[in-house]
Amino acid sequence: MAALGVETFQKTGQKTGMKIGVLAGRSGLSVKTLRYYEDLGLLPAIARSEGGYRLFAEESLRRLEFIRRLKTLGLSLEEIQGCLAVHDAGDLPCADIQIQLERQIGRIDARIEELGQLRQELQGLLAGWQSDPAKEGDVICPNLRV
Amino acid sequence: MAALGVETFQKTGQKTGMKIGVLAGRSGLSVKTLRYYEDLGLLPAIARSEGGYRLFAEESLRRLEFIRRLKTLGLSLEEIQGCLAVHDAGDLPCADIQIQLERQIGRIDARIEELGQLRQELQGLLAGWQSDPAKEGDVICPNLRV
DNA sequence: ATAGTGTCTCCAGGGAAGTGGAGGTTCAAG
DNA sequence: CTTGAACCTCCACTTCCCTGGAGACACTAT
Repeated sequence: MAALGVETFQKTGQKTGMKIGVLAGRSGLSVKTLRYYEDLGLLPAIARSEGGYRLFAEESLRRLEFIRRLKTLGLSLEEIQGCLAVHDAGDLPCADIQIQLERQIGRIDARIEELGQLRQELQGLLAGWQSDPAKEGDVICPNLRV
Repeated sequence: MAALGVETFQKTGQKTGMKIGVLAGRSGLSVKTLRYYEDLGLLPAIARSEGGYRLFAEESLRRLEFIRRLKTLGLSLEEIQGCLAVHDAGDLPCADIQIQLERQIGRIDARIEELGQLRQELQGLLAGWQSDPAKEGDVICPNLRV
């Protein structure tokens, strides 16, 4: 690699880097998804080959792993992009990630709370449910009184 | 109104029924939403006026209340439509609603479970979080080891 | 008669995270 | 030299529940 002749390098315009299909195979993501991530700016290609093929660095795999990890933790691609931007600026994104994760816990708590209340209401309704009630005027379902 | 002559009644082709704006005002939903519901078949208009305006029965209000209620309980418009179809066939939809509500509880339980696990993982991560860790090779965030 | 609403239909978009396909290159192997 | 796979771009579509706008009628009040 480091020993490549300069002439050959220039002549073929050979550039190092994985093509998208290789990255897809190694990352487990679809080619479509990788292109989509690149469009969003999440996963910059280091270059294009002469034929216009995207070329990705080895580092892309780590980046995709990072994205995958944060995604499973419930962050949106936009939030992840924010963290990556900090990283790309040369800083450790830990502080930003921490903030996002705390926010995410907050959202989760709120959601669990909501769902719990809803669950309770549903339980209450079903507890007194009449499977075959008498029709009550114009009400659609007497159990719900609507 | 009740004293309108029959001739006038026929001549103007006057039909009873609310126009969509009235129903919107009384139900609190937007005109757009009502048209959308009608398109979906959730909320049949009883007729059209001579000018082509939708005319809705009083009953529509009860129907919208029913929809609203089931929506707040987490059912999709499609599920609600299923219940209304039973009602429209002349039956009480209680049994169908019961099934949908039970299903909904199942979905909620699964979701709460998922969220709880996620919350725990997030908490665990943040518990040992280093706000300013040392850079570790090529890892993007040492706290996540990615 | 005219202005101002209300209503109509039809088309588009939005948010999230992609997926699917058409039609056109580029590349590697036989 | 020719196939066939991989790749490119661009566009549309997915799910869900609406929302917004354009352009054209209908009605109501002055």
